[in-house]
Amino acid sequence: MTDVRATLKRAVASALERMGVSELPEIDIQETPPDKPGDYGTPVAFQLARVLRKAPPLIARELAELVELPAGVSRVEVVGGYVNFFYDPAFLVRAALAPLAPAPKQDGKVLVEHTSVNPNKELHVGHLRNVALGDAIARILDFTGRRVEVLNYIDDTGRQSAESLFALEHYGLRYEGERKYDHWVGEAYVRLHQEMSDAERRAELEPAIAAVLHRLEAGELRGEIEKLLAAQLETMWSLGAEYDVLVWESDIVREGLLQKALALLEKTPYVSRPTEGKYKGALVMDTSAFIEGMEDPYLVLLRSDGTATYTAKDIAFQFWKMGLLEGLRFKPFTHQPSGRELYTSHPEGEPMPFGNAAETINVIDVRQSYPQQVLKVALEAVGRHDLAAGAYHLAYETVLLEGRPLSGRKGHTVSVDEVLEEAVRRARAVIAEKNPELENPGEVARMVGVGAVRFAMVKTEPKKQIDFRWDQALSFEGDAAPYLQYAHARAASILRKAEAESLADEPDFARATPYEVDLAKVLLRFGPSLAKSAELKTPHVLAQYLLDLAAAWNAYYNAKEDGRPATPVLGAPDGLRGLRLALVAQLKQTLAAGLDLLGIAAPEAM
RNA sequence: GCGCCCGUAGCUCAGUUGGAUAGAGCGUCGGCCUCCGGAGCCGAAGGCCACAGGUUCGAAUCCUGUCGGGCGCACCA
Repeated sequence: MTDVRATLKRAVASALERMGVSELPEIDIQETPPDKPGDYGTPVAFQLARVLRKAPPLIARELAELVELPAGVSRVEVVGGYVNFFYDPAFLVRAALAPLAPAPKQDGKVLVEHTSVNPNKELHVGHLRNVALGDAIARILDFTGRRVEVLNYIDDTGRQSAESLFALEHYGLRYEGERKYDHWVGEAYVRLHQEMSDAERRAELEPAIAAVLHRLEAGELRGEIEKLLAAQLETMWSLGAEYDVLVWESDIVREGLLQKALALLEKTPYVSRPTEGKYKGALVMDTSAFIEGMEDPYLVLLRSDGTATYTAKDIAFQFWKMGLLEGLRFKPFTHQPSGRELYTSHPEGEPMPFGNAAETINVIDVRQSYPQQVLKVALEAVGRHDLAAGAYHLAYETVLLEGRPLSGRKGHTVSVDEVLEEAVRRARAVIAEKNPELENPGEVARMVGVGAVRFAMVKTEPKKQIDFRWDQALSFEGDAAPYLQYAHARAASILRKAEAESLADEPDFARATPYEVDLAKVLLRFGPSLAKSAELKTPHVLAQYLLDLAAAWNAYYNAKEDGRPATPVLGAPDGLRGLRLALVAQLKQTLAAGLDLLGIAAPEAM
């Protein structure tokens, strides 16, 4: 893609060098505000005022005289201290039509872990944000040239799973297939927790739960967990999320990775076994060299009874992810809806090149910030500062439901399946009302419903808490996925008509009007927005850009002069029609590509 | 108590590395299909960018403090 701003930046830099500026400042090229002259401008003269001991307008004038105008720039004008560039409209429109394609692959893998829900009950809206964020960021990084591996961690030796499986046994339940399996198991889990709210009863049940936990650790109940996992995967797939590999916690322990990780740590001066005091008999890590201001810098890795803490397992897992440990074996698990193969760690598998990434992104909510920091500490402790720097915690704030925190126990929760079902139902109703003739209403309702839900999860900055409200998340108006999808469908409709009536003709770029230029400038922001999204590791930048793009397109589409359409596409004269069709095609392609990066489908009609 | 994050229009949120007059959506009010899809568009009202200092030619953005809100500080996961 022709990067207009980068070109200007180079031109300005070279002019500044000729002006004798030895240390170049960051040169900011920005679009000029709507009522200011020019297309792009730079405030660089302000930054240089002090160094050059001259007033910004003087510097700006000198710069304007010395700068060599890049191709497409017709003239330069000084406005106050700003230097503004005027582009030839034809050049900008042509630049905006550059084809979209994924960037070529760079070296080095980035491993994205997301979802990682306990295999013990159905997904709820809190998990939604995780899946939507993780899947989107994986897609974005992939498109921007990273080699991405998507991993979903299966915590099959956790207490939650043990309780769920125990509950089935305890209540003698038999699955009849009348409900989705994960929901059915979840009900038993909730029932068990009601029974255990009585402390005495809880104590009575404890040994039996511990027994299930032991069997889980021994891998005896893997089949039971797999049944739950299969049901959960249905939900993730219906959201449009897929993975490369599943890693089971029990495999990490069974293959000895935990032991190896602890062995590595024990060789460092930070890990020790106190023989007296509070931590007598335990294996602890001193974090004080890496985290300041901790009241108690000691972190338990092995309890005094010899069992490993969750943190210890997590460290082993992180070490494996970054290639410090080997030993996991894999085999194919299942085919995903797109045809992509899903692999899983498995004791009877074989070595495969998963993991060993220089960079990891762990998508986990903000409450896990401390444990995530500990992972970096462990990497630092074994002397791998480089890996610690490459371990990124994509921390997102929690999701509220109608203004209140989610709570399974108080029944203040909604499952993802329920949300999607309702979203699709509402979308179906809107289609029945607005476009009853639509050929594939069921399929489109799914795209719109799921899209609305996913977009609601990624349009806000991850570190801000979001409130899931039915009327908002499922809104089909305003800044929501259906707004983008509608803009796309509208463009598709025009292109279909042009095709059917053979209206395509050779674009005459010289006929570009300010309307085309405005749209072209927004199209040109796709690349930078995407790059920023990838750099900051948050999809919301891209999501917000897409809203801008759709708004620019809708404004273009509806533009009027003297009450008459100012920008007809199909009815435009030869040459201009071709130009507008090309622009519409580019717009449609950009919206579709952007939506796809957020994991949202773009229907041709809706 | 210590640490991290947040505070922008009635509500929900954007706001580029510190740059030109702080922008959207929802809601309210008023307009727009003889026109390629009205899930749309145009306009109006609505702001002490929590508050107080500071740095700077320039601050919603950086620094300090205060006030409000969220979260974290287990031999739980």
